[in-house]
Order: sequence, then structure tokens, then C-alpha cells
Amino acid sequence: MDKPNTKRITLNDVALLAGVSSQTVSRVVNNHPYVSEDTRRRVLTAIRKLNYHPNRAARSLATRRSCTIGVIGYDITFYGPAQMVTHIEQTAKRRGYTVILATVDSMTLDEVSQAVVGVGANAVDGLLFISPVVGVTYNDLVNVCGSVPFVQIDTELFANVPSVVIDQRYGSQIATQHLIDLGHRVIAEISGPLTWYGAQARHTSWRDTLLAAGLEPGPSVEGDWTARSGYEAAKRLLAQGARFTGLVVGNDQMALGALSALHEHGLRVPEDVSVVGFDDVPEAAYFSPPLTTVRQNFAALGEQSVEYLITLVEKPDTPVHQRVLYPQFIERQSTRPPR
Amino acid sequence: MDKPNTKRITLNDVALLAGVSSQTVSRVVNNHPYVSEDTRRRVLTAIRKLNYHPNRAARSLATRRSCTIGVIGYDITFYGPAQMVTHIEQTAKRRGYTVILATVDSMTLDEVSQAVVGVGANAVDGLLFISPVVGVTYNDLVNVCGSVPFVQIDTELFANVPSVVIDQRYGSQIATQHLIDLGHRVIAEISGPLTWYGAQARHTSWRDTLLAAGLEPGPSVEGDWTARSGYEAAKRLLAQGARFTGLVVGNDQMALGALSALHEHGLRVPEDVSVVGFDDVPEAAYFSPPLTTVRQNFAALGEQSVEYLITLVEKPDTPVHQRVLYPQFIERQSTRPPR
DNA sequence: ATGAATAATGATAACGCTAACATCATATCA
DNA sequence: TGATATGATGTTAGCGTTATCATTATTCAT
Repeated sequence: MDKPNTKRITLNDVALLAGVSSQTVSRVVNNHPYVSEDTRRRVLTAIRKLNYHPNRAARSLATRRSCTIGVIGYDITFYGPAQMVTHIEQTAKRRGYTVILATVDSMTLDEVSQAVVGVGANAVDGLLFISPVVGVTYNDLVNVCGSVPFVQIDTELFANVPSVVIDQRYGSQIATQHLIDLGHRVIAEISGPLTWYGAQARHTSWRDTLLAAGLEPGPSVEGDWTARSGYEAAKRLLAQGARFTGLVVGNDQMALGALSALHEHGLRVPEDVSVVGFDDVPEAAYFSPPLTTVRQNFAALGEQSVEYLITLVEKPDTPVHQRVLYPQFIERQSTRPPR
Repeated sequence: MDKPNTKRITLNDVALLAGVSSQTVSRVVNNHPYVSEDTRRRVLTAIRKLNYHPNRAARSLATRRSCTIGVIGYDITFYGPAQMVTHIEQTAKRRGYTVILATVDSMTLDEVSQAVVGVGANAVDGLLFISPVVGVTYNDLVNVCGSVPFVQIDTELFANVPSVVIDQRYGSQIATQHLIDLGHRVIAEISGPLTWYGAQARHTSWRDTLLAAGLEPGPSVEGDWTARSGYEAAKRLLAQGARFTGLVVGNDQMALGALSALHEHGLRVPEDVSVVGFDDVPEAAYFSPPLTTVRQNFAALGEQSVEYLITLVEKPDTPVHQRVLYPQFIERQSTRPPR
């Protein structure tokens, strides 16, 4: 199908074959006006015959645009981030953009700026930071990104920076309130790592909701999002002899671990303890018992951040703002009134 | 930190400031020999002062290399693929390469070639296909990729194409044999979608292993990898009145669904039915009961495929081969001898 | 019929970098 | 001492596009 001796096909080759100037071919390729129907057809035929594809590097050198966005992600193997990355890529593709991916091990200024350089700050029209943890500040990012517009995803709530976030405070509130409304009076928590904005928000909101209801916050232990850590956190809670009947957990994986620990301890869910998770991973409905949880729309998070970023790229003077999405409460069988 | 009026900093600006030619700056940037310690230092200082970063597009236009690899993935939200993507990116970074990501909804020739073009076949030094499903053939890919080297991951076993795969046939064999060795005689299966090479391999191997042991393969139902489908598949199995005591499931998520269905049906695991999964997702140890499963090393899959691809990029006449990795059996509490 | 608008094309110069060659010291050897 | 190697630099010419300007043919109103 291809030439054996791989010589790159350029605009000029097409122009020669079509009997026009390379500039005209460029016009056809870029859908510019002022090309007669006739030549357009001839050029298109030549393009197809030679299997020509424009060279991105050359184009972006001439245009100073790359139609590429960089995604800098912190730990994208978890369900949420993986979901986001997928939807970011799909939305970008739909809008004619390509995605360059880079991961960082920590959100330090050093690592992040290295990632930005790696992604090639000047080879990218915009940057997306999946930055759910405390680390570089907005001002750091401004410095690192220079004139490249960027959007942060899943970052601090109510910060006036270009970002798209979920109001997890609200999510945790409805989860906790749900347990209160069922009649629970001692409600413990297994939180995510408090270096994460989301974990922080959920934790604070759990406490505040209890206080607002005139209840003393139950014991709280910190996990690291994994099922294992949820298991261990629950063990620790039980070892402390805490007598809670409600348990709010920072995500579904940890909730699974907690379920396992409670079970081992001879406690039944929901008869003895009600458990509510966070995220609504696809598996949550098949835990035993099916998990009451708070659904986060990671897909929307990904999509909207890309849309926002592209707006910023194409209209640089768009005012900065934070878009806030709301999670949704999902009631299943892991919660019920205390006995 | 940056100039307010965003003028791009070029090699020339650095050269001017350092009082050398732009070529010398280029030499410094690319660590070429024949630059005196003294000028090198001067140039580096100038680079730092101006915060210069080489322009990728220009460089790759001049070099005809991009130090970028394209990853074309089919459904990367599942645990395995997400794991792979992460490790691909990390390995690539370590080796000085950047990753461009593209997803396809199906492995059809059409979609795949579109993705390859989208990724910019000519803006990429090599391509990685996460192609676990039946679809485009090796020859299709050769045509689509032209002279760009590529490696397939997690594809057909024993195909003599540049690829890195896990021997899932073997994995399913040890899983099934484990149940046989425990004394189970009726062993059912919930397979993944048989359009996936892996699902196919596991399915065939489950059957073959039983036949080799002189046993009749139990009933088999097809799922779609989700917990929901595992739940429904198990329901269907039970509705058929199948009297199996062993159940081999195509992945851990479906196994979770099956666990839930068995539980609902009043069957205890492992007392009444032994269940073995596949993948060893981090949650599997916290299912109830903890799941016996077959661990796949997705990290290694990702790493090795990148290493292989880079070899292909840098030494184009490397002979084609398939690297095969082996899964590992993990015994937990969901399997035991039948009563 | 004339000038002005407009459609269709081509020519030329960037874009920022590196490869390849050219140059000029300086060091090394017979 | 002259010939030769080699270290350190500069010059020039692309890489494959697109922007910009220039040119020609065509249409249309006056």
C-alpha cells in the first residue's frame, strides 16, 4: 500500500500531481474559500492517491498552534481519574484536539513543572491538571504555564481559579444527613488521605453536618483510598471499642474493605452498622450488601473541563471561573435505621 | 516571571545573550561534544535567565523524530488497561518519550486508522495498540502505520507479530485445575465477551482443562466484564438449574457480581460453590469471601511493551517477536473442596 | 467602456530548529 | 618546521507548513 522506500509525502508532491501550487493544496486541506470546485476535486484526488497526511510538526510550527492539550495527572489508576482521562480524550477528539498525557508522583512544584516541560509547554495549546491533592498553588501554575492557558480539575472548592470541581462537601453532607435522618446518633468516619482536597472537604462536611445536628462527631480514621486501608481503618475503629452504628467512608473501595472488617468482627451491615460510601463505582451495587453511596459524575468533570479549556484557548480573554458540579445520593441496602 | 508581552524565546535569543551562534546553543541543549566548558556555562546561564525551552515542533520538523509514542487504546477505564496506560506513560517518560493518547470505540479498521491519523502518524515515532479484541489484523495495522513501528499489547496469543501478551490460556488452566484438584466435578464458567482474545483464551482453556481431566465442561455463560453482567450471568446459570460446585469467572468484577447472585440465591461461597476470578484487582482480597484469582501483571505488560517499541524505533531491523508473560495463581478463601 | 470589486491562484518569506559543511585556532607528530 | 589531526565555533540550507502579499482573470455597476 505504501511506497517501499519511505519517502515522506508532502504538500508539494500533491501539488505536483494535481498540477497546482502547494499553497492551493494547503487551501484545500484547510477548507479555505476561494478554491474552485474543479481544482478542489483534483487536489482531493491527488491527496487520496498519494495517501497524504499533513505533517503536524510543520503545521504547528507555522501556525503556532498544535491542536493538542496536555493532561497532567496525579495517579490516574483509580476509578475516578481513569474515567476522567477517558472522557477528556473523547471530548478533545470530538473537538479536534489530541491529548498528551503525563503523570506526576506528587504535586510538588518541581515535579509539576518538569511534567509541563516534558509535555512540551510550547507544543500544547492548553493544559489540564488533574490536581486533587494539596501541592502547587494556582500562582505556581501560572508561572509554570506561562502564557499557556490551563484548567484544574477536581481541585480546591470555592477557589477562584479556572477549574471544574464537584462539590464534595455537599456530597458528604447528604450522606451524613441521611444517616442522621435514619436515626443514627454515633456516626464514625473513614476518610481519604487529608492531603486530598476531596477527602478534606468530605471530612469537614461530615463533622460540620453532625455538629449542626447537635451530635458529637464519632471517631474518624484516615485511609489511603484502597480497600486494604479501609479494612485496616475499620479494624482500628473497632479496636478502639467505638460503638458507632453509622459509618461514612471516603470512597467505595475503602467501604468494601470496611465491610470486610465489620463482617470479620461479627457485625452485620446494615443490621448493626450502616455504611455509606462515595463515588458509586460500578461494583458498588454488587457489594454485600449493595452499597449506599454518593455518585460523582467523573464523565461530566472530564467533558466540561475540556470544553472550558478549549474556550480559554480559542478566546483567551474569557473570564476565569470555577464550575461546580453536584454529586447524587444513591440509596442501597447498606443503610437502615439503627435497632 | 514571564514577559508580559508573550514573545517566544528562541535559540537565537539565547545565542544573542550568550554571545555565540545559535548552533552552539543547539549543541549545548543537545549535549553535543566540542563545546568548551566556558561557553557551555555561558549558554546555560543565558538559557536559565531567559527560561528557554526548545520548541518541539521545530525540533521534530528538523530531526524527523518526535520522541513521542502514540497509544491507541480500546476502553481504558477498566482496571487492567488503566494500569497499562499508567505504566506505559511512566516507562516512556523514563526513556525520554512523551505519550499521546487516543481511544477507539471499536477495533474496526476504520476507527483504528482514524485514530492513527488523529494521533498524527507522522508526529509519532512509534505506536502502541492496546488491542485486546478481535478486529483489525496485523496486516491492516502494517498498512495503517506505514513505516511507523508498532507493538500490540494484550492481543492474540502465539501470533508472530510484534506484541507483548499474557498467557491467559495458562492462567485459566491453573485456575480450572485448582478446582479439579480440590475435587470439584461440575465446574461452570462465566466468560468475558468472546470477542476479546483473552476471554476466548480463558474460555477455551477452561474447557480443554476439564476435558483433559476427563470431565464434562459445565455450563458457560458470557458476560461483558462488569459486575452487573457477572450477577446476571450467575442468575442465568442458576435459573438453568445447573448443579455446579465450581465456578470459573473471567474477571474479578464479574466474580463480585456472581458472588452477589449466589448469595441472593442462598448459596454460600465457598461452602456450596467455589469461585475463582481473574486479574486480582486490589479489591479482590476484600470481597466476601476474599477471592481466589489469577493475577495479571499489567504493569509489566505496559513497561515491556514500551521497551520493545523503543527498541523497534531506535533499531528498526530488530526481529519481530511476541513476548509472553505468565500470570500467577492467588489462592484465597473463595475456593475449597466440595462437601 | 472604465474602474472597482471579487474570485482564484501563485510566489515568497517566515516558523524554530538541526544536519552538514566550512572555518579557524591550537595541539601533535614526523 | 611544516603537515596533519582535532577541538571549537560559525554559516548555510533545509525540514513541511501556513501567512502574507502579489498577480491574474472575471464580474458588475456606473
